[in-house]
Amino acid sequence: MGTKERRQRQFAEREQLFLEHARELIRESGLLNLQMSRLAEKCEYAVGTLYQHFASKEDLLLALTTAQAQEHTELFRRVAEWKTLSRERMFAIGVADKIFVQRNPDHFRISQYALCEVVWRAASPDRREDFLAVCQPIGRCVASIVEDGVRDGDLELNGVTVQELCTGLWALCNGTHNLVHTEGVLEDFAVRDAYRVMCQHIQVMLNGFGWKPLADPTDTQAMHRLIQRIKNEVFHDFCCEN
Amino acid sequence: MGTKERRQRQFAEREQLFLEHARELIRESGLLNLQMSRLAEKCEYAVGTLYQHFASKEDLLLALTTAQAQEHTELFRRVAEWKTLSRERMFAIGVADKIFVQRNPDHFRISQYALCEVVWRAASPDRREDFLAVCQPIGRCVASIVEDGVRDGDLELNGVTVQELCTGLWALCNGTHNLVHTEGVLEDFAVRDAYRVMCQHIQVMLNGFGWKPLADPTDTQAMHRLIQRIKNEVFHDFCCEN
DNA sequence: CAAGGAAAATGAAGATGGTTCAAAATTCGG
DNA sequence: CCGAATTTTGAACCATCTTCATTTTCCTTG
Repeated sequence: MGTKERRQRQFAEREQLFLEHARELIRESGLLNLQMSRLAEKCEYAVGTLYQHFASKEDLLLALTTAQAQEHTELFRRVAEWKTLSRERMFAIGVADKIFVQRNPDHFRISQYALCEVVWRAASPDRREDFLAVCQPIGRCVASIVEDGVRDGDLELNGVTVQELCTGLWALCNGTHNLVHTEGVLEDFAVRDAYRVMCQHIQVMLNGFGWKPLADPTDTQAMHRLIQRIKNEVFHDFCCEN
Repeated sequence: MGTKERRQRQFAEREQLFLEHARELIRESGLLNLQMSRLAEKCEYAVGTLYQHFASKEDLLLALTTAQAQEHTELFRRVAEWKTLSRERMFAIGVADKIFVQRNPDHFRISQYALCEVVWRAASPDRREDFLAVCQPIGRCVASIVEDGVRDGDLELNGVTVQELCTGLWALCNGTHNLVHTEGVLEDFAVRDAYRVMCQHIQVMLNGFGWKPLADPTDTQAMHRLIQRIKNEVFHDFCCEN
């Protein structure tokens, strides 16, 4: 009875198709103008079929976000498996974030919207659960690096929990994305390359935590060399250029 | 010809009324369920009148955000005028943020939504400009503290610009708000009091920048004393309790 | 291979809620 | 007190999301 499996596979494929085209539509004409009927038409299906996959438009948006979070997770997993000093590994998490956002320029706009109360609440519970499940490994990757740092004697927690430490870096990265994607905010504030700055701030914060070996804050060359090294050793297939 | 002025004043008052009631409706039944017609009814005006103030629903939401950003600015201005060590003043910015968010629990949810591409673009250009204008002093307050730190010899920039340094702390605060207000994210991550953690992270970051006098990261008592002192000396009238 | 029925796809109709605008009401100067 | 100018009104309009009765497709069975 392979019929059922085939059906399921085709169904999953079609879901990918919808997501793919949705992303394309958003790229072309903005999140604002995404319309369910247009999307269905573009995919050559009826609206009703689209609604067999997604309980609502919001549900679709959260599904989009989840799909991209999956790729995000993949980058982090690589970092966690990288064999090097714990401090460098932690810094590489920031670089992974930077690379991810640059490769998926639309992702943050979509997820920013999809994770707002309004959209989040309107998505189906299943979809929300999915999203949280996909994000979980991210937290675990980062936490494991912190634990390694402590085990290797590079870092002392001083009463801070592993999760709390992670939250700081997470907030820093997340906040940077947020500022970057809020039109008019950083432009007016004369910050040129926000992601380079983010990397510097990660170094500052890791220094603040006393995570050894400390980085020399005046040596931007060293930071760029490290970023290059990370790109070569960990993400060689993700960023040929730059 | 005082007629014109009176009209304008009444118009402005009515706008406040609309904003007030909108906030109330959101508090009662969520951003998701805010309806223009309901809002008009609650205010005992016709929908058309509401639309004389706000070009669209999105415009209203951005106006709400702007109004609250004004109060936010006020808190920051106080901090900037506080006479004390530059490092303490900078830390107080974080405390101001914490107080503001706790006093305005809905603000972040609304602004998070209003500043998303979708809503931002749908608001009127005037409204967007207003928002940016209101936010500008925030940046200036923070920047002035950094400049004071440098002048007083408490801080060396080491090639980082003032704006870049500010961006780091801003991102940290903003990111924390974001994580706190994204349902299910921090809960699963076992972070209890995210804003206490945020304050710790600010200290870590300021230490990382080498901003003197350095804080002892193991001494949480000292941090709480400082927070209390800030509440007493700067925000006495804002937070009687806690 | 035809029949029957389960499963899936369809898209027109329905529902919702934002927005407009012609008409009614109000205000104000003369 | 009049009539023009301004403001308010809310029913009608319209854009989209969503549903669901009908049609089509697909598969099993006799």
